[in-house]
This record gives sequence, C-alpha cells and structure tokens, in this order.
Amino acid sequence: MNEIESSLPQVRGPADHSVREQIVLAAGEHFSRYGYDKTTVSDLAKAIGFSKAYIYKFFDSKQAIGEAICAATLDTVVAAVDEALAGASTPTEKLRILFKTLVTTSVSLFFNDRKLYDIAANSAGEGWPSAIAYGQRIRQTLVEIIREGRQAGEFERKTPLDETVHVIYLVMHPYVNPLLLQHNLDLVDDAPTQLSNLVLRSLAP
Amino acid sequence: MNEIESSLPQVRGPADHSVREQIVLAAGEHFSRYGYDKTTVSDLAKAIGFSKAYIYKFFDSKQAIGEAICAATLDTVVAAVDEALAGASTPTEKLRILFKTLVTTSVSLFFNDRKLYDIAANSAGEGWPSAIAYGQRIRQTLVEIIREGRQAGEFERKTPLDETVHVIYLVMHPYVNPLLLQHNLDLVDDAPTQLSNLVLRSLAP
DNA sequence: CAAGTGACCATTTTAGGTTATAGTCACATC
DNA sequence: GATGTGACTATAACCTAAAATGGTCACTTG
Repeated sequence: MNEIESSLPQVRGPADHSVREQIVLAAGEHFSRYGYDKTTVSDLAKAIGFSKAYIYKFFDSKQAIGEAICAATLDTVVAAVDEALAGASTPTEKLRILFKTLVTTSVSLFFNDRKLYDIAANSAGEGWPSAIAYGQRIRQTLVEIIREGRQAGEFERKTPLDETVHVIYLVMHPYVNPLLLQHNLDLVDDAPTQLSNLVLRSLAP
Repeated sequence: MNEIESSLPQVRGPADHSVREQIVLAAGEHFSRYGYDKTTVSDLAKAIGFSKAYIYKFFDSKQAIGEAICAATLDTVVAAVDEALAGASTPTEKLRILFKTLVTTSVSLFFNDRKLYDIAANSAGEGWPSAIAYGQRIRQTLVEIIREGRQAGEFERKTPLDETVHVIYLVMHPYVNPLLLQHNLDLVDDAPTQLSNLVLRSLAP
C-alpha cells in the first residue's frame, strides 16, 4: 500500500531514492508530533543523519515536503472511503457511505492527529496541489457512483452528468474541505445523513 | 428605518438614550474605517465628547458595542433580502432570490466594507448573539417561504416542516455564515443558482 | 439622584533588537 | 557524475521592556 506519491509534489533529483523516502518518513513523524511550523528543515536533516543542504537535493522547498505529507494524509482519508465503499451494494448506499465516511474519517483525523489535520486545512486554504488533487479524487468517486446509479436506473438521467456531480460536490464541499470542516464540527453528526437524503431526493428519476 | 436594535446586546443604563445612539454612530464609523481592533474605546469617547468611563454606563464591554455594530451590519443584509423578496411572486422564485440576494449582498459587503465584514465573520466564528440572531432570521424567512410553497401545492408536504427547513439551511449555511463565505468566494457566482435548483428538485411534490 | 470623570490596575499590544530559519552555492569526496 | 557539506544571506520568528488599552470605582458637579 503506497500512500505517499499520489500527486507528485515539486521534486528534485531522482524520484525514487531511499533518501527521499527517509525524508518523507521523518517529516511524517516530526510534522505529526511537533507540527509543520515547529519542525525545521534542519530537524529533518538531523533525524536522517544528513545535512540540511542535502534535503534540498530532493525537495524544492519545505512546503514541497509539507505537500508530500499532506497528500499522504489525505490519501488515508481516500483509502478509508474506498474501503468503506467496497462494502456497499447500491449506488444510493454508496453515496451515503461516501459522505458519512469522508466526514467521520476527517473528523477523527482532526481529533487524533491535529497537527497533520492543520497541514491539510492550510493546504486547502492555500489551494495547494495536494488539496486540489484530493478534491478531484472525491469528485471522481462521485462520478463513478452517479454513473453507476444512472445505469442501474436508480438516478435520473436528464441532467448532464458533470452538472449533477458538480452540484453534489458543492453540497459536500464544506465537509470535504478540511479548512471549512473545522468550522462545521457541530453539524457533523447530522449533516451527512440529512444532506445525503436531500441529494438523493433530487436524484430521483 | 431602525436598523440598529434587532438583537439586544448586553446593555447598561437607559435603553433609549441619545448618548447610546451617539456611541453606536461613532462606533459604526470608526469600526468601518479603522477596524474593530484598531479602534479604542477612548477613540469613541473622544469622538462624542465624553470620557471613556461614560461609555461603560451604556455598554457592558467593547465587545457589546461590536455586537451592536455587527447586528446593524447583518440587518442591512436581511433588509436587502427582504426588499428583494418583496418583488417575488412564487415561493420557488422566493427561494432562489433569498439565496442569491443573500450571497450577493454579503459578497458586496465583503468587498465594499471589509472592516465591517470582518466583524461579522468574527461574530459568526465566536458564536456571538448577533450572528446567531442573523441565522435565525434567515431560517425564519425560509420557514415562511416553505410554508407558503406547501400551501400553494408547489412543495411536497410529507417531510416535517422543521426538517425541511433545517436541511435547506444546512445547504445555505456555508454562504450565510460570513466566516465560511469568505472561503467560498470562488463559488459565489454559480453556487446559489445550482444549489437552489438542487433544493427545489428535492422539494418537488 | 442623574450625568459625568480622573485616576487607577491588570492585561494586551507594540516596537525593536536579536536570534533562528529557509534556501543557495561553491566546493569537497568518492 | 553522484553524494554530500559548511558557510553564507535575506527574511521571518522570537523575545522583552515600555506603552497602550479595556474596564472599574470612588468621587464630583448640578
């Protein structure tokens, strides 16, 4: 299970190199424990026994390392969603599970790995590639569910697929985007269910 | 048109007093020009020709003054919505106009009176009464529209009214709440229309 | 008693000099 | 050429003491 390189951050030097992996590994631990800001590039260098300058042979910037970690973090959310979806049968059920799992996994990340969550939130706020890629993957999952639901005759087929997906994503957006989600924690228990109901009603053929 | 006292902030002394109005007036100008933080209570006192201590005969705290200004600011949004709704005929149209006017007015506030907008955003983030009251007024407007639409046979009647209103408010929330809205500025052109369509489809009888 | 304030305190905010950090580069070693 | 680094700079983060601010209260004044 390679959860790291989903959206390539700006890399330098050989893309596949043991030192790069060491950097990412050390960054994962340090960022999670001390946070992005309180971790210095020198800290990471020291942790893997190299000089700070050598880090820059593999990453463009500290932010690029942050992107890698952020992408890996968001990948775990996507992985949780994919796993939950595997156990679902109908497209209707899948849509509910997608929404619910996305939120519960993100919220659990918020409470259990706050430092990593903060990186993701910042990433979303700044429009980093890792956050954009995350959004696109959720959208893609949505595309597949809707398409399947249309083929199964469960969902209406008049509206263009893109449009349907776009508006559903719009509904989910405040809960997909970590920056927004943290301001909606008081809604997290009911919103996925209720909004799924709303969306499904609007999808009725 | 009294736009000031919609949700009573913690007040002191006579609720109706020329000095209170002077304070609110001066605060409106100062907060709008210099921002909440950069305006000191002494500034307000100086502006109306009294001592700082006298201010506290009328307001519990600086925040209470901020609440008053925030309430007035949000009242202008509600007023714009009410005015726009007056020109609408069907409940369907009203729902669209409610959403659209709310967003455009808020966004215009964001760009034209940023300092006041920031107070509103902060208010929403901290759960100040002024922000809560604002949300409740939007909800109430929603209740009236849905009720009217149900009576007119335009909207379905099976779901409990509260539930329907709640979920629609949930959809609108990221655009009602100033704190969230400012992170959704790139969506404001399309979201109201598209989400209104979604909601209306789900309301079909 | 209503209107109004100067003096006061605890807590923030600010200003600035100092340190720490991100990022580069010329150079060394193998 | 691949691996690796110490020394360097510009900028950002971090102090800390002084100033400013929110808020109170005993006290005038009419």
